[in-house]
Amino acid sequence: MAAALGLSVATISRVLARPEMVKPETRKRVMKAIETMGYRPNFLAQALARSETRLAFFIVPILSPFFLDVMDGVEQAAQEDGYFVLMVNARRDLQRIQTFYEQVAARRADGVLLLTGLLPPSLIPPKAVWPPTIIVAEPIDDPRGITVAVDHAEAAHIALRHLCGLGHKKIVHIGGPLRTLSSRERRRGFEEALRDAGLPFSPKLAIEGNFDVETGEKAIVTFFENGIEPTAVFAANDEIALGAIRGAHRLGLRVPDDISIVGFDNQHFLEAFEPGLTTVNIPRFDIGYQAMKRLVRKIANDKDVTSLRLPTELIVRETTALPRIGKKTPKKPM
Amino acid sequence: MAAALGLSVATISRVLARPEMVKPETRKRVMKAIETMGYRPNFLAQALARSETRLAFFIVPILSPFFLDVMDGVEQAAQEDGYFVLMVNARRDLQRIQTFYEQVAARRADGVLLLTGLLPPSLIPPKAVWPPTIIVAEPIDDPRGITVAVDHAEAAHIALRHLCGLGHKKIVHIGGPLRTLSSRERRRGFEEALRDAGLPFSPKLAIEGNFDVETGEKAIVTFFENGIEPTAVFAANDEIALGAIRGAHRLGLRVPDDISIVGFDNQHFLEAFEPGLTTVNIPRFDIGYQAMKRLVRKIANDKDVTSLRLPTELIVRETTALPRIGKKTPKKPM
DNA sequence: TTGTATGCGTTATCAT
DNA sequence: ATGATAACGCATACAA
Repeated sequence: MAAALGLSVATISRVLARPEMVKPETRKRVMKAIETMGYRPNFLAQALARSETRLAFFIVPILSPFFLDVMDGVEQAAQEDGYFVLMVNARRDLQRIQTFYEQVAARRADGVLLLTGLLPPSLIPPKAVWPPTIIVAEPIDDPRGITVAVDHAEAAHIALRHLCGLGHKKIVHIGGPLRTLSSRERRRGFEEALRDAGLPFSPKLAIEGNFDVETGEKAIVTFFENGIEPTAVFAANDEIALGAIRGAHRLGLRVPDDISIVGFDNQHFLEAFEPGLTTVNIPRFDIGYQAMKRLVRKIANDKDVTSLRLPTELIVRETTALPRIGKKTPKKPM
Repeated sequence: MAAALGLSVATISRVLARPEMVKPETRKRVMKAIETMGYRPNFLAQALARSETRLAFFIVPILSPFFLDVMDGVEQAAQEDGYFVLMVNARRDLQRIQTFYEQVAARRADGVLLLTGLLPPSLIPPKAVWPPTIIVAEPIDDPRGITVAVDHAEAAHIALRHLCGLGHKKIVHIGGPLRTLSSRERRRGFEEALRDAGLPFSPKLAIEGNFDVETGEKAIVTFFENGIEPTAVFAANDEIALGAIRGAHRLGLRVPDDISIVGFDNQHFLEAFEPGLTTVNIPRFDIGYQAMKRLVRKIANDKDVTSLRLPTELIVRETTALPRIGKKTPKKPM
């Protein structure tokens, strides 16, 4: 402790916290001592005394590049406000989410960014007390949840308007797991958009799957087996879309000549992919940035933190085109 | 404070830390009280008293999916030993690495996993004191650095043996930035392997670039412009390899019929890619897991923590084949 | 087996 | 403008 230069600990604490309260002369003296002795205030003691950790949890369901982009924005905002953010992996396990919240209750962190689409059991009761929390990207069906995300249904509309505008009449949807609200929203947007365009909807036009390549590849084959011969596909994310392209190739269909495909997310790895995938961009960085900014305000007990919807945008590349005039009979899959 | 049930704080502290020291009867009483009152020990006070944070920094140069896989293993090991790991983004900025180390000095974390390939200035002097540190994946040229990584030169040998075994004689290398030790090592392995195979080496056979698609695409064109007509390419990572494939296509070359290409890393997004890329697998999860295990021991002051080299493995897919017999004249690039 | 007392390194509240 | 001192909430050595 640097108080060994004739001053009290209070003084040296002051030069660090409120330098203007201390005489310039002694201030300089202390500063120099700090420099030469290589003194650093012990963060733990600081945190205990102030009762704040300046740390937030960012709870994600799995480790994926998508969340990494969100994290980028989160980190940017965190840095601006002197926070660190601990990205923790819930491994799709509700129990683990619960555990992370218990850590927050134990004052390990000041707040949480929740991107799991699920609430831990302890937060569900109507009178449950929530630690400072912002719902991120993946909305949750609870009015208490301040949310920063995009409008998934509207995003689906955007994709469908593009397809309808090109003249497609037989459009199908390959979706993600319907237990997530965002998947349901995208699907709802798909249905609405079809009706808006005066196109008939049938449950057979939408398949539920997982957010992976395999889902897309299988789904496209299934559609044709079921006698549905789409000229366009709206996939619930980019991986599914890539799988759909592969499936189409296996059926001997060319993209976009025989079938148009639009994805969702606009992930980075698409840059390496040919043909360039038409997709809906999600402003991941902004979502993360805005969410963290809001969390900081919430931690500071700001009462009027509100939800935010960020805009999506269609990125037209090479996998969408006018529908074929004639009919194309697909090969049997290999 | 739960001591309001006739006991002292010391006792309740004991039932949590060393339950065997307390009479089973009172132990149960305390446990129940903890349960009903929803008591949780304040982490900050605990940390201050014990002088440990149970937190480690994982410093990465950028946020990338590759590091995310390493993080997965890190997290697994961390969880097993009751640690949290804060992945922090150095943004390729040495100053930021330095700042993170200062946070460790301020007792914000117990140790660091360093994956930047660079040491902060404060650790460079020969008599500098290092906080518990493990060098991860990206080796550093300092004898004090305990390292968990693969042998990049050997990995290059593995790739080259495959190519030579197929009968290729004109093999080139598209590398990453030579300021990183791992890039230099891969390139060294490339040269050595050529010589081992009795093939002539010339500096023109290796191009330095960045770890991106564009580098690969441009490089392949450059080789042909320079009159070098490779039948096989060893790329320093998967993105470069994908770029090389694209470049080859632009030149009217088919992969692997006209030119073979092998990548490096075996990243996940390759699953969505056709043709399947032949590449060298890096055990990312294991690297992270082993590194974190070692860091925990280091934090516990274990003196005989040693470096570790993990094995790489060639993943043969569809982008490598026997060289063409006849000669193929490339088109002018578009 | 349990209680008492001190330390951990700050911040913050009184005094002076 | 600065010092003394009580929190902060737990761990632990020492007593009882």
